[in-house]
Amino acid sequence: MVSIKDVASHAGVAISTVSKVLNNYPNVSSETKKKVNKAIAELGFVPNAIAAALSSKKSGRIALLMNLNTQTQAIDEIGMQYMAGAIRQAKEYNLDLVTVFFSMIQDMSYEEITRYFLSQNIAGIIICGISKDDVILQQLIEAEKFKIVLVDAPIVNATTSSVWIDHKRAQYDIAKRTILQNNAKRVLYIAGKKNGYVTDERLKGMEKLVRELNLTMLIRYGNFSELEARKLTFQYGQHKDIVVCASDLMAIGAMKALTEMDIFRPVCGFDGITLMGYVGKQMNTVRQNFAHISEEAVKELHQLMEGAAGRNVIVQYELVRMQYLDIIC
Amino acid sequence: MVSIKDVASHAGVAISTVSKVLNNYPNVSSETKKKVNKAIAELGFVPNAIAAALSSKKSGRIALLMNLNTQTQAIDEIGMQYMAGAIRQAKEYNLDLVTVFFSMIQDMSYEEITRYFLSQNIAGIIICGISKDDVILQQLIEAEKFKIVLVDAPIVNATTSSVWIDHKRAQYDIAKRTILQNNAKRVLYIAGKKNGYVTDERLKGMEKLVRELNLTMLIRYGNFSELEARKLTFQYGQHKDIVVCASDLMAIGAMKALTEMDIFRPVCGFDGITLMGYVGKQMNTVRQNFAHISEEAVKELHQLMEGAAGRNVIVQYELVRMQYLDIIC
DNA sequence: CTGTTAGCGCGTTCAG
DNA sequence: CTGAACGCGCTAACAG
Repeated sequence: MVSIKDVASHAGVAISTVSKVLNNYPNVSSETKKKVNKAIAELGFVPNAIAAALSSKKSGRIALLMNLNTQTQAIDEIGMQYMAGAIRQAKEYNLDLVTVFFSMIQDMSYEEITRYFLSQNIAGIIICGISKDDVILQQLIEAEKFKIVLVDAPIVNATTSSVWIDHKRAQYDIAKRTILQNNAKRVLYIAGKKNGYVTDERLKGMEKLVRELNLTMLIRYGNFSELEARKLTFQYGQHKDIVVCASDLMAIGAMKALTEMDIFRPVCGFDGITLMGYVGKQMNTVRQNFAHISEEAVKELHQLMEGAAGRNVIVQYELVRMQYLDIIC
Repeated sequence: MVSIKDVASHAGVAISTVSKVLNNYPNVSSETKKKVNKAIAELGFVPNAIAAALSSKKSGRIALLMNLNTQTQAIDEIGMQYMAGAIRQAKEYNLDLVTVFFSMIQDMSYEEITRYFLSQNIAGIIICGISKDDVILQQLIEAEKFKIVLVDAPIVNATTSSVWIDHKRAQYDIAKRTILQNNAKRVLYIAGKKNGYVTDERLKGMEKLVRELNLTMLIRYGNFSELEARKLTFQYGQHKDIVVCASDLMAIGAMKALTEMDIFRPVCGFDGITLMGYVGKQMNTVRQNFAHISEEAVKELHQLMEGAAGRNVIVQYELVRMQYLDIIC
């Protein structure tokens, strides 16, 4: 392995000089800079990021902590999009991104997790999919020892930012549009998971809408499961005018049930996943640009690591009508 | 940050002694060991893995290089499974796994890629989803500078192992079973992607079967796309007795086409993805345990890094009948 | 069995 | 503008 030392002797300069041109220090004559760059090119020198981190004491390593529901869904399109976006943006900032799954740390105590991240020289963490029940992670956030960006939870403190869309308004918007289009009065709302941040926000949006439009609403929790949404629709769909679901997957379940019951009810979903196409029908939904959200998360983490204080970052969403063609073409 | 030095002075021993108990060296009296461990606990000391790697010159860092087709599929169940398995096993071996996507390195030259891995102190790489057209990666493999495990390609050299199921036999088995069950003679085979390793192996299996059972076979490439398989089935399905597909996704496309054409033809797939359940019908398929495969890949990489030579590792598969219930329940 | 010494590859003063 | 010297946190000989 060719090191900075080799470059130095090959260029006939001191090690520190090489280091300076490497890190774009101002006070290096353009002539020696040229010499050094030539030597670097000739030797194919690769600066060792690890050693640099050790020496400079700042690592530029960040972790992407993901809660993939491979159990309930087998396929997590949302998670994939989050990852893709974060990776892209991390590369842009020259941050070394390590992907960590909840499953890897689920049996660890707070201390162990802290230790894990410290031992890995990780200073910043992006967390996707935290719920109110993840007490250990809550502890991690409250300790303020790491710079953290939460992608779907509204916690903010000195070292923690929150990045997400306005779920309350989005749920309000999409449901309102669908309800007005269909002149519906009696709503079946299939919410997500009890105690989920996202779930609660979306629920608030519905409650506001119900008050404003003077509707009636039956709320049931579908736990983001297609099957449960299907069952709930069988059970309650008959006597409602519309089924509003807190996720596309549940909307699919609801639509399947309605098809089997052979009745029509408008359905609206949330997320804008492509999988939806499989249902072969149309419905209104909120499209979140997950990749973009996680890009923003990395940007925000970068800010935090530069010393900025935690804050709320709100990302835009779109109301769309998804259809079969989305997946087939 | 509390370092090994603090522990040493706190315990009243030398730094090297602490290092020795940290790394389980044999010749340390149990008494000093106790002292040191006490100090470690009291100070909450976390050994810095990065520094250790620098010093010992072996990194324990491996990369998982993934080719996710988020463009064509939007959801890559297989990729997710690969990742989950690899991560689990890496943790077991105490290897630091970095996930890298093809998209991150697709514009890089061979030199740049090498530089990237070197700068990251990465010694071992697991590659999922390489094709014959990835010339840069081929170069990386041939250079034998890194220990590499390929998950779906049969390349083996001094520093490269290959881990996969026997695709030829698997394709042969599943097609044979389905054909005999249905007494079919004229086969439409929708293969994967031209020049794909997996595709070619599976094709060989079909060719063998055709010879043995004296069948006729029309081969078309569906590029692992549901839509293309659908089109091909529309075009050729009518005059065939069976549609054999090189992937479940394509099998779904084929089944949709058959449903729309309102004719029955047995279909068989490959992979055993759960998404299949969405189709609402039954079919034979080959179930690969992707998570297990990538676990084996990590094990094999570990062997390579310990000095073993590259070799072929064959993993088992299962012939199964997948059905609607798989996803609903 | 323990402590001393010399690096790993790099960044960073501080004289020159 | 340049280079010698020191240190980051740790491991690995080598003495004692």
